[in-house]
Amino acid sequence: MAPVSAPNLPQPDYLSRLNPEQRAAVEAVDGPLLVLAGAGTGKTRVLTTRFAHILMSGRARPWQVLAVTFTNKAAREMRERVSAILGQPAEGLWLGTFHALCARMLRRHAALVGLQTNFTILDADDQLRLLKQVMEAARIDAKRWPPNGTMGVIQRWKDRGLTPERVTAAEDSDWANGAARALYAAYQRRLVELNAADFGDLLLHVTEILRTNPDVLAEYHRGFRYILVDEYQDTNLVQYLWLRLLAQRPEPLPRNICCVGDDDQSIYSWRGAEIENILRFEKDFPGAQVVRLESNYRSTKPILAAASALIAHNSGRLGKTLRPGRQDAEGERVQVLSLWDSEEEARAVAGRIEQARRDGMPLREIAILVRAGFQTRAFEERMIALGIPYRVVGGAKFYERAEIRDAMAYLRVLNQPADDLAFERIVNTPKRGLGDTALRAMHEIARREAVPLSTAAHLMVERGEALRGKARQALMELMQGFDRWRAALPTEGHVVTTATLLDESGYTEMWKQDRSPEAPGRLENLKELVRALSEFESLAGFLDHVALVMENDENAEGDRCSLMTLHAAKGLEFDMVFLPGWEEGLFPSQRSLDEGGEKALEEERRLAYVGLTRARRIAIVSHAANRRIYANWTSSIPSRFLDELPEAHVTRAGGAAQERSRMVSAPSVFTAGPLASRRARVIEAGAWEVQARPARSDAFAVGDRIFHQKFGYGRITGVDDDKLDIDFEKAGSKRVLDRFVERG
DNA sequence: GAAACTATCTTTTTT
DNA sequence: AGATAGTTTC
Repeated sequence: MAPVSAPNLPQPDYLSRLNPEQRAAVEAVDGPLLVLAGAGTGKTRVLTTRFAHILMSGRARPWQVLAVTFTNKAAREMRERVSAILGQPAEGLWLGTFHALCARMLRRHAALVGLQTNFTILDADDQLRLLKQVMEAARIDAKRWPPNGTMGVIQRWKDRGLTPERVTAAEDSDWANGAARALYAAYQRRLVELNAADFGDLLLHVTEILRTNPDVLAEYHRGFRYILVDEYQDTNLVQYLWLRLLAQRPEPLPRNICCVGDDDQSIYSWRGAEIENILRFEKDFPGAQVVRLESNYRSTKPILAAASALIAHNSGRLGKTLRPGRQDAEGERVQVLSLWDSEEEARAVAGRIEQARRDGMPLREIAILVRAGFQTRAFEERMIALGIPYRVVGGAKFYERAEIRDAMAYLRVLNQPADDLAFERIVNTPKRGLGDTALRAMHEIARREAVPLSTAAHLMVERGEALRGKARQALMELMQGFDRWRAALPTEGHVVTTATLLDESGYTEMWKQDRSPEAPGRLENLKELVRALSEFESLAGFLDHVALVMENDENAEGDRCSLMTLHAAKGLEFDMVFLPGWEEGLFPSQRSLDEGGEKALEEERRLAYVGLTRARRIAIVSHAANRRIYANWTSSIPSRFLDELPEAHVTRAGGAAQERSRMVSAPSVFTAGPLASRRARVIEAGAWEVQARPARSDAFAVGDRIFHQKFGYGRITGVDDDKLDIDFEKAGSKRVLDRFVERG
């Protein structure tokens, strides 16, 4: 957008570009402020402008502002935009994700929770492996109590700011027969022994430090004059506590906290986010101002009308109304397509994308947003067939690949010899003849001497204990290697040392010898890793970056259409958006509903709202009558959300293939009975049961041989009005509506 | 130490 | 169905 210069107005240029409500949010600098920002209302602009305004008006120096986001992407974007307004790179800012900021704080005060400054940040994989070990040691039956279930319990406690000591007996769930709390405590002890912290710990530890060390808290109170929080609706309890501790400065220091969020876009409750945090803001900060941003500059009127009508079905909202803010807000209605099955849905969507492409729309302006990952497959297949370039956002990550994780493990041991998890990973990679037996011996000594594995390994080599011959030789070489590489680090630098390490350890050689087709790619990835390493000042900095930022190499280049989940789409926008799979059971997701009831339904609805509001000009929603789930075909009824879209702004139609399919009168599916009677479920058959059924004289009878489009040939074993029980030759027994079968 | 077999689980995911 | 993780077997 071209900057508008306004020399006749006595205000900085950056303020004149805002509408009145945005400007109010930027200029209400003093005291607590809640900005309720609807989708597409310029939230990021407000946040960044406010940040810049605080600095430009001389209210604070860059390091006196704390700015928190949820994702690295949001943090990067904010940094860039603040720099752009300031006209210079923004340096020395406390700007980052909750986790990155907490990691930075924790490095300063690590000793207060028993860690050293160079503690390792564990990823999800390491966390689980560690917990498995802990559970094994405690003799918990992993069959009955799967480790990731225990992980869930622990994480939920961490999300709520509960250290093991703070978990009350009453809180101890019946998980693992009441052993969860003890497992949690043991797990935390192991983490400290390993000089490691998991993601949850970053917030938990820092919050605990701030709670129990008034001097540390006071230091931050003096330091942070302004606090800015993005996506406040997604904060969990510990994040909330952390913010509140930092924001509630003692009198007479002002409490300048500004939280920006949208209660209608809260979609992460399943990972601990508490929408109550935003609903409660005014109570937490008495005298808080509330500004609503309601002018939407993104979408057309019909899209906004559809999204608004949908979200209006939720209760307990703070209340906002999206107003079209664009001059050209007129536009096409939201389309709803009814299709026979998921394959036809893919054909219809891909066909429309092809058409749009012919009409000149860039593919990068088109997105398919699905509820669940497995849905992408049908679309991918179709787009490959048609030769439409696409990309799946949120797929496999660079740093999750085996070779990268191995190399990272080497670097972790180099950086932090106490990192047993990393040591275990690489001690026999490449194969050195140090298998289970050797590892068990090392564990034995480590336990006896109360030292890390790598120290135990050193001892074994020196004493010649437990290991003999080849194994001892191999271990000695490895340990000498680490000594050498560690010594080289200060003189050679981390990049050269890493390259040396990968060669001398035999790791690169291992892949060179590997004859599998992936091997060359893996070697490439290792080169890429070394290259990435050169962008960092130190090894420690790089390791933190990888743990916290986990940048995945999305091949963003090229004009491709995007395929992603609704969750991944939050914050993005496209000209044309497809929203397939709006069926009961899938969206809203049955599993969510089972777990969370009415609240979960509202979250699903918010997800639908997020989906619709991603679209600038064209939104196409669809549902299929049949979908393959796992192995077999399941029929499903249209999502209740489809009924919640306002008729005046929606066009409902069958797909291109409707005529040749059995969907004779597709619109009738929308006249289904009252909502209340509609159970949330995937039913075996019956999407069309509301359709007026012509009386059939040629009634089916038990024993008849029939043919079904999806299930093939079968024989009738029972008749119940219009429902037939059929024993299919291939698909097994099913109950099907008679109008879906023909005599075979 | 690797191949072969079998049991299990299939929403959303950032850090 | 298909992937994957854990087990068994050679």
